Amino acid sequence: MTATDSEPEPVRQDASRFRAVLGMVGDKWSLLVVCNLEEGPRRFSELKRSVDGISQRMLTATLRNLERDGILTRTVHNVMPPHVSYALTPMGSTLREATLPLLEWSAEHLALIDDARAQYDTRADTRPPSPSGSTPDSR
Amino acid sequence: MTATDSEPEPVRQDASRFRAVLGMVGDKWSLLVVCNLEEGPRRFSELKRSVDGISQRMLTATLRNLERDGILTRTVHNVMPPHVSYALTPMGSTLREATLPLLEWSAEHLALIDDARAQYDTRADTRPPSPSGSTPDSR
DNA sequence: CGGTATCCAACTGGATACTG
DNA sequence: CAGTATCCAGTTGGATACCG
Repeated sequence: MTATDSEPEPVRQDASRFRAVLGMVGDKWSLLVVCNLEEGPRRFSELKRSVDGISQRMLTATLRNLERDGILTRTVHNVMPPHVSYALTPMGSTLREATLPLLEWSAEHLALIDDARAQYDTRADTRPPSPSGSTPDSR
Repeated sequence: MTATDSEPEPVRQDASRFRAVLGMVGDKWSLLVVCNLEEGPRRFSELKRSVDGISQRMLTATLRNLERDGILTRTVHNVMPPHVSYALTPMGSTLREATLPLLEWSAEHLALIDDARAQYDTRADTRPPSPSGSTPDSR
């Protein structure tokens, strides 16, 4: 109790956790890789094939980050040709389980979101025209 | 059943859902805004103060996207001075609930992850030196 | 008060070529 | 096979100034 906590709300606490979790799995590929390791260890090229669309560069970077965070392990087998396998740690497994509710939510609401977007865009189309430049930046 | 599904695994299905959910809440601010609306409707400037660190530009953009996706509603009160309030929709509330397990996971494992990173970085420091360029890119 | 417009620095991620 | 190196396009997001 340092007497300076003017905001005892839990939202404050959430902020740093959201940063942490988004910094770890908020990127384009991490969760996909984690899911592909769920059934057991896999090799680099297996992952590259099954994640589909990922480049070597991104797969390597994603695996390194997840390894650094203790989500998975990297095992090098010194044979010819080279053989490297990746496997989830116990922590990695619990992470994946923690993402399941969000995944279920997504499955349930994807259609509703599409709907909401279509309605929003339709309403936006009926807005009064701008003086000169129409599309505002479009970024 | 187009007979061409060579991969009946559910991972395939997850991919598009992860994209969808990350496209919606995987950015820097969305989840923070959603959390701040949990206790009830709030005004633009209240949100700007309580999210702390967010710029007008990003708060506006974040709110627009969440509104478009049906996560929250925007209500304009035509008084002087202007008054706009934002509130979670039922869908927004369920979204927030779906993120709770991930938040709890984060709270439980933050220290472990820091630990894993420190160990990884220590091991990386003991690696044999590269021929010329040491830090690989570091962009 | 609640935005919009503009500019710009930093980061993400894809394509390609090369290495042990 | 499993990376690493380089280059480059596209996007994110902050600072600032201005508007209804």
